[in-house]
Amino acid sequence: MGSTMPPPAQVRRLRRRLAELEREVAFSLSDQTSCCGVTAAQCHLLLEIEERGQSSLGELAAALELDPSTLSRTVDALVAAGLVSRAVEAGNRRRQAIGLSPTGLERVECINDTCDAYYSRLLDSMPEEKREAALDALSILAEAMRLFRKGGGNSCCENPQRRPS
Amino acid sequence: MGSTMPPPAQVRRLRRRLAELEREVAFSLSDQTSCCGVTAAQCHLLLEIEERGQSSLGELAAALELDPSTLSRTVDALVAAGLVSRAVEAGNRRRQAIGLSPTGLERVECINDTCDAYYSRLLDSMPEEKREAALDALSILAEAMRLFRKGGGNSCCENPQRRPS
DNA sequence: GACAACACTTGTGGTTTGCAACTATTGTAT
DNA sequence: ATACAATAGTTGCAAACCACAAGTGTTGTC
Repeated sequence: MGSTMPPPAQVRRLRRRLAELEREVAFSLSDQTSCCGVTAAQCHLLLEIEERGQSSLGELAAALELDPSTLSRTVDALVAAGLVSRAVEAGNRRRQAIGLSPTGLERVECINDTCDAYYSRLLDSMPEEKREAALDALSILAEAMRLFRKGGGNSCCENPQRRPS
Repeated sequence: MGSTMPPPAQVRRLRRRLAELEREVAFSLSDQTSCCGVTAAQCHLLLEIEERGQSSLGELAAALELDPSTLSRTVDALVAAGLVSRAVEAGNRRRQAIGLSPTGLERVECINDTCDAYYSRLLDSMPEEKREAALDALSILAEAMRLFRKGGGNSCCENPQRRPS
């Protein structure tokens, strides 16, 4: 725990800025992926496959923290698009080896080029001495949030009322 | 433009950390809103109404950068839930005055309490001297991305191929 | 008074997601 | 070795979220 309570104004600023950043990230992501002919979810999956190389569906689902059913369908789409290969594993016929096809690899490179160019320009537009600080801050924030999530206890106001549905 | 090109490794780190943060923000948001009986989109809208107070649908759509049709339906849901009031404006019967109902105000306060508590704990878990730096970094990043978006020119690899659909 | 512009709604379709229930395969225990 | 449990993935269903196109009123303008 820190030594001093953060002032309310600071808390509000954090909320607001995270919300802004969230929106901007979503926008840039949809820009970058849509132009490469894949949707955002497909893009995330492609990049994850590139990084892990030949994984099973369950592993990918765990890595992306998505339901296996969701991933199954996304893989379907990418297989249909010819970007991803899917084959039953040799030693375990339950599992599937999911990997990038040659076309998929090309596409991932294309996505990487686009994203790298964008974020490179972005960093370039920032004062040089602030770049590392920004990376540092992002990493600290994400890590703290991750710990909180695992630790649970994000209880809420006692308003268990649900929408009429 | 900055004076030096950012190294590729730094670019990749930025990408990765923004992706991580994006996911964490989404998680925390769904935690905080679902427990208060509203969805994420409804929550964003409620907070926006609270901030602007009595706005028209078009103004809200512009502020949230959403299509008016999307917002119209979200307002429908919130009106049905009794959180938002909707009335034709006096001087202009095309426009609608959208505001928080008493219940909606309560709910917003509840959301604010939950979020404030969460982000307060979050800040508290960070070393005190890094807090302002983190806020600074978030704001710089969001601003840079916003400028890029407006400025356009986020061209992509020339891969105009679209999915089979 | 005709017509364009505005503000919003409705119809439609697509993406993303999760839960529950199912099939098929593998491991385990009796 | 057969019965049962655990694993891996798929499919049916439902919901949230979003945008484009087309529609309905309303207001301003010529």
